[in-house]
Amino acid sequence: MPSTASPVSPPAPVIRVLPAPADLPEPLPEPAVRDLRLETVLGALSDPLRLRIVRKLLLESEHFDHSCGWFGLDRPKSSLTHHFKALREAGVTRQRQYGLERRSHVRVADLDARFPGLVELVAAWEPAED
Amino acid sequence: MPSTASPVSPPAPVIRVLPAPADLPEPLPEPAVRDLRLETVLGALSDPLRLRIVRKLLLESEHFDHSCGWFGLDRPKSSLTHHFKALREAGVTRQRQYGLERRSHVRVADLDARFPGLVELVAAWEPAED
DNA sequence: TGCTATGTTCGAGAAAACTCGTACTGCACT
DNA sequence: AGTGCAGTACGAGTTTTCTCGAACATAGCA
Repeated sequence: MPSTASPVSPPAPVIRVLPAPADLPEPLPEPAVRDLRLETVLGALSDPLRLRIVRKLLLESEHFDHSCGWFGLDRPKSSLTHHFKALREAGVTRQRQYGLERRSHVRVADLDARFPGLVELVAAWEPAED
Repeated sequence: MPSTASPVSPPAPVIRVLPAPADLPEPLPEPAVRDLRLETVLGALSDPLRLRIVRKLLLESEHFDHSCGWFGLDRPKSSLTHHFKALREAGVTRQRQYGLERRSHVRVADLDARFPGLVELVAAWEPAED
């Protein structure tokens, strides 16, 4: 980071702009909680790759959003965009733009409110082996 | 219950073949409990019509199987066959042949064993109004 | 300025699902 | 035998979804 312009000593009391809860980027368009539809959510979760994404978010990230690359999915970028968009538009995940990265997390509270037990189901899922 | 063996009047001790738990018709082919896959089950449930079928079975029939006609679905017969088959092949319902009728019920115990909470989710579903 | 990294949009081909008409099976009843 | 009923099987048309290449956009950085 460039200095604020302090020629001499410890400069101005620079406010450290961490990604604090207050000034997160706006979430991308998503359905409101009351518009969540069970059939749509189940449809979004009926794909193994998307199930894997959501489960990984649930199990391996409590507090952070994660960009596409974090998942280590071996698919072309446009495929990933497709699936992340499907999850977001169904209301399963929320996405925010951090600079270039678009990070996702699961809307756990919203899903719990509307479909109690669903999140646990996904977290407990075990992918087909082979 | 009929008498055990009355010597004189009532002729042969005819065994009343009611659809008792013991001699139900064999279920149609279906996946075993251990082969139930969450992604498949969710896929089967991601259709509003099928969700309606399963929910109605859960809410309005505790103890009986129901034939296709019972649901009062306004669709051609071949469409219904398609959806009932989808549910059965995903492992959501069990179907038995009673003479001409093919009756369905939800595999509640099996689903509970593999995907606890899922059945409640479907029972609580409310179809989109319009 | 140009390179790299992250991710989007568009579009097309392939695969799967849905819808439903038509023809068929099998039982029951007169 | 003939009719009606419950439901299946097949096949075609339509729609949706999946998959992924190609081209584009933008931020950071040398």
